[in-house]
Amino acid sequence: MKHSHKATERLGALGSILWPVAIGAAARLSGVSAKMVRHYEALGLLPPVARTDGGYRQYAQADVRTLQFIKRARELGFSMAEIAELVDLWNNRKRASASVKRIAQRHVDDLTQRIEAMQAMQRTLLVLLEHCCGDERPDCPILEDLAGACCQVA
Amino acid sequence: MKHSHKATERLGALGSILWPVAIGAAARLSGVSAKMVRHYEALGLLPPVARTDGGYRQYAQADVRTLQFIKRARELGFSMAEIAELVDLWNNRKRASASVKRIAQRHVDDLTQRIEAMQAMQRTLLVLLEHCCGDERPDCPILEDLAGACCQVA
DNA sequence: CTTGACCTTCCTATGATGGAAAGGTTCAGG
DNA sequence: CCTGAACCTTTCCATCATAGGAAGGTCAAG
Repeated sequence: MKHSHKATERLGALGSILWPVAIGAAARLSGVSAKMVRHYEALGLLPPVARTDGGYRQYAQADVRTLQFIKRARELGFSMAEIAELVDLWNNRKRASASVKRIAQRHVDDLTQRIEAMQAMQRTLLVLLEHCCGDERPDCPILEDLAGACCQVA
Repeated sequence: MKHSHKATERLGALGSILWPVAIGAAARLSGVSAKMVRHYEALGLLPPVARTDGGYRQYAQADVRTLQFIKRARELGFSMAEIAELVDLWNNRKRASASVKRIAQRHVDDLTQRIEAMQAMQRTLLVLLEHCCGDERPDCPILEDLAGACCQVA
């Protein structure tokens, strides 16, 4: 029954935990690796946390919530720079939701561009795949396209 | 009229050029930066080219064609590792087109996965954007989502 | 006090690309 | 033949988010 709190960690319910916790527990609770927790701190995304006499980092509940925030933002594809802005806005009660919306809109536009670029690649590749019989003969329209889509010179 | 050959470089017609050429010309002819030409050589994608007494690289027409091949493959999103395989197959007359097709199919599958992941992010973000009024008030469903999609504890 | 789990910092790598520094080569014009 | 500009060489560093390892220190249960 020892370590029973570890069993309930990660359940999303941050109650019934002895705060503060060390980096490993904070990592488990947030779903972020300990490695990245330190990295986020170095980036200034997370305020420098308290330390024990031995130098161990000590995370309070608010820190773990910030980590969860960062994790969710990463899952939505925001860059670290964007997340830094979002965390600042999140911590700023005087924020304008327009600021948040602008960041999100920029990110969506970025995603749109990247998706379109990849879809263009995919369309081309699918056409080439259709025309490649894929047997043991060497002739291959895929290689022919790569070797010079336009003007095959000598 | 000097350097008149430079004017016709990049026209795709590789005739009427004095071979071999230096790395700058090879770069212009292939659309690959000189930087990356050296990098591709270091990766073994390009066979080590001839050198002048002074150490300058000398590119033959076939080398430039390989560079164009690599460039086109990059435009279609293939990784350097995949391109290495493709170049090998291209240079191998005993290849089976099935090998080429397999690589291309794997790449398409990879693209599909990545596109779907990005579209999932986009769908979520678009819903959040819809619900954010984007004015000067601080309340923002985007931040609320990031702060804990499921169970907002205390 | 020992042991094992945990933590610390620092260094390295990924993949494709760009940038800069410090120095050597080539070649056309004088 | 010499000079200067354009070009080339290698080497190191940076990007972005993430992961791995090494060497060593700390914590807590037994």
